[in-house]
This record gives sequence, C-alpha cells and structure tokens, in this order.
Amino acid sequence: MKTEEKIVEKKYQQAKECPITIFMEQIGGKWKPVIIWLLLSNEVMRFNELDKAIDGISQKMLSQQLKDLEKLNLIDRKSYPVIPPKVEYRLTEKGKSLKEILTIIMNWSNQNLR
Amino acid sequence: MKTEEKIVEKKYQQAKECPITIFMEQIGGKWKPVIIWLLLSNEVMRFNELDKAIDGISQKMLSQQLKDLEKLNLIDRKSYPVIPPKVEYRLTEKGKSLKEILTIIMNWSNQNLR
DNA sequence: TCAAGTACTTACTTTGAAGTAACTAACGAA
DNA sequence: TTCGTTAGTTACTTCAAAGTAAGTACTTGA
Repeated sequence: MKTEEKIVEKKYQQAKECPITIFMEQIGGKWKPVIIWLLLSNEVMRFNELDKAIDGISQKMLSQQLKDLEKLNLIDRKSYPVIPPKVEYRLTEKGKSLKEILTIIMNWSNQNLR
Repeated sequence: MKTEEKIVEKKYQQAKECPITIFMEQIGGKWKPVIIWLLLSNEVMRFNELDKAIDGISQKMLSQQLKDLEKLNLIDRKSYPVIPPKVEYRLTEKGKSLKEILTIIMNWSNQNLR
C-alpha cells in the first residue's frame, strides 16, 4: 500500500520533469509558435497587427496566448496610456533564442511532413 | 458575399499549410516525442518495454501513438508470429532524423523552462 | 485446469484547449 | 449624439485528446 503510493508519486514527478514534454506543453500549442514566428521577423507588433496577421485566431485566443508568453518571459508587453489604446509586443532575448528551434522545425517539417 | 467566401477559404488553407503548426499537430502531442526519444537511445524496443519505460502511459495510448508514428513513417513495426506475441519497434531513417530537433528542444527547455 | 505472458482492442468518461459571439472603456471626430 | 478606434474581457459551447477499466487471443508450464 505504502509502496504503491510511492511509485505513483514518483511516476508523476518523472512525467512532469521531462524537458521535451514541458516544452510541448508550454510552447507547443496551436498559436504560440505562430506568434513567436511573427515577432521574429517583425520586432514590434501591436495587438491588432497580430490579430490581422494570424489567420483564424480570435481576440480572446490572442490575448490569452500573449499573456501566457509574457508569463514565460518570452515576450515583452509595452502599453501606452493613450486613447485609443496602444500596446506593443516584442520578443525578449529569451524569446529570440527560440529562432533556431523554430527554424529547424520548419525546415524538417517542410521536408518530411505533408 | 463571394469575396468573403474566398477570404475564408484562403485563411483556412494558410493555417493548414504552416509547417510549424503541422509539426506540432503531428509530432507535438503528449507521448510521441517521448517514444521517439526512447527509440533514439535504444534502437529496438518491444511493446512492453516501451510501456514500462514511459511513466503514466496506458496500453491504449501507447498502441495508438505507435500506429500514428508508423503512419508518419517515423517508426517501423516488426511482428513475429510466436506465442506469446513479440513485436519490435525501431526508428526509420526519417525518425532518426528527428534527433537534432529533439536534442535542441531538450537543451533549450532545460535552460529556459521550469 | 488454471495462471502467466504479450500485445493489443473496446467501450465509456473526463478534461482542457479552442471556438463563438457579444460586450466594454475611453476619447475624438463628424 | 452617435461612430469609430483599440485592446481587450466575459460567458457559453464544442470537440478532440487523453484517461480508465475491462476484455481478448493464443499457447506454454505448473
């Protein structure tokens, strides 16, 4: 009984600690890579620009994903107290460091997936 | 009216064609990277070995993921007509070519994610 | 004759990510 | 005084991925 509990606990921790799983959970969603990709080639983008640039995303989704990315310290949000509102998003250094990964994924995907 | 239809259609196609999105959809699930990772270091594994090696996966999930990976031509399934059954899984060349990507993801994740 | 071993399948339920649609605040312009 | 603009929020629904639990086939060994 006690043994079984320990095994379950251990398994849970191991699954949580796999770096690839963590990466996929945190950056591997439907929209995050696309947002990062756009910011890699555009430096600064406003909310509406991102909204227009990403086909099919809703404002709710965009706002949510941007919050997530900010929490992960991958993007930087800069808000100006003007009306109508103006908010700028750009990659942090950490965010920019994803370029290599995304590029390599893109190339592999183009060569190997339909 | 006609214009609007065309825009929708175009957006749909664009979203479908993003190579990073395609990659994430096809290889970015919860289990596939882990399976590939294991086969990168083990060359040949049997069903039960994979089952035991992967914490928390169910037989149903494992079987399903292996089928998916086989369809993508990333792994090779070899079944022997013996009893009890014996089935071997190994990476194809295409599967092995994911090593670079997974390694780079792993390193980045270790350095940048919790 | 019954359990053990292997590689699954089937049926059902749960979960969470994503989608949809409408609403909001604040101000300047017409 | 209503409209347009920007960057969101809120409430609700949908759907596919994942989880759970049990069953299956076939044969050997005790």
